[in-house]
Amino acid sequence: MRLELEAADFSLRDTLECGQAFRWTAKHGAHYGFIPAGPAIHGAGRHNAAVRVTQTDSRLVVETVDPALSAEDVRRYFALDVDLPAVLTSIDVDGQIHAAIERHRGLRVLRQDPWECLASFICSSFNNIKRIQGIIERLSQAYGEPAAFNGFRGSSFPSPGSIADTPERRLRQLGLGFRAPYLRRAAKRIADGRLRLDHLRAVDYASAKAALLTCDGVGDKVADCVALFGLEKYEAFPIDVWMARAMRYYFRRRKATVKQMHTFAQQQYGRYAGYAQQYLFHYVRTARLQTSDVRLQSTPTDV
DNA sequence: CGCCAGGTGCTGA
DNA sequence: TCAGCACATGGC
Repeated sequence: MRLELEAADFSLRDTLECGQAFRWTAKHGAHYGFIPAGPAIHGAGRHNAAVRVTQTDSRLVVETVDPALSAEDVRRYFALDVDLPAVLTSIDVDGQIHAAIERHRGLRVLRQDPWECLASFICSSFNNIKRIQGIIERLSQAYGEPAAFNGFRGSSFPSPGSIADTPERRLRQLGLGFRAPYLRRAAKRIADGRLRLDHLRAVDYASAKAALLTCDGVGDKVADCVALFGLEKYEAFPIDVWMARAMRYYFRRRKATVKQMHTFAQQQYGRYAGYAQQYLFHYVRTARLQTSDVRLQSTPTDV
């Protein structure tokens, strides 16, 4: 099956490679991965449809053999219904964010499955992206459902129940380290209904974050990532080492606490601060990785 | 080898 | 509140 849809103001590459999702692989000019399809099933995450995605100009092509995947699922996952030009205009308020937008225009904040998002970011703490990807891949291979497609082999993300039933030592073997008990406990809470992620999309940011923070191994940063990438809380502004680095641009010398940085972000970028965060995150990371291709500005400038 | 990685929980001022 | 510290693991 082939779904083709209009996707203006969209960069598939920036969206999938900016670090918000860990399970996409680029191969032969296409991106292979999974897109949530159909209704949310409590305690099981959503059904995952294996797909091959390509973009030419403003058209997005999604190929799949999964009949459950609809064009609406795709639009929703890639947030194509969001008025991106308006969002970018609202956050384009200083020199640094302006440069980030110029470089990565078309990056959209995905609407990921909240459970996969929570599990992934529990794995992310005190860890690097390469290794996070490896852990998640091994988890999926071990406990997800295999799906082959056009020479691509992958597995869907495991359900909370299957992780909850996995011994801690087994999770450690997969590379979880000290995060193993955190992931297992979170999975148990979701599987037995003590934590209803499906309810958190409907409540406000503060309430959703407070609920997420009740999980062991979930702190300020992970809760913000889940709120932003999985629960559509666009004011969430996750602050990690890279963002703290980016924030030095605004705080020049002065040492700022996370709380101060959050306050600043809220005042600077407003209700789409999360979009600003992801543009800045991708910008400073790629700038650093490319070693001096881009020279980060050291002085704030207004636009 | 040492350093670092999309942090968090715990402890003691 | 906030600083200081331990924490598993592997890529570089």
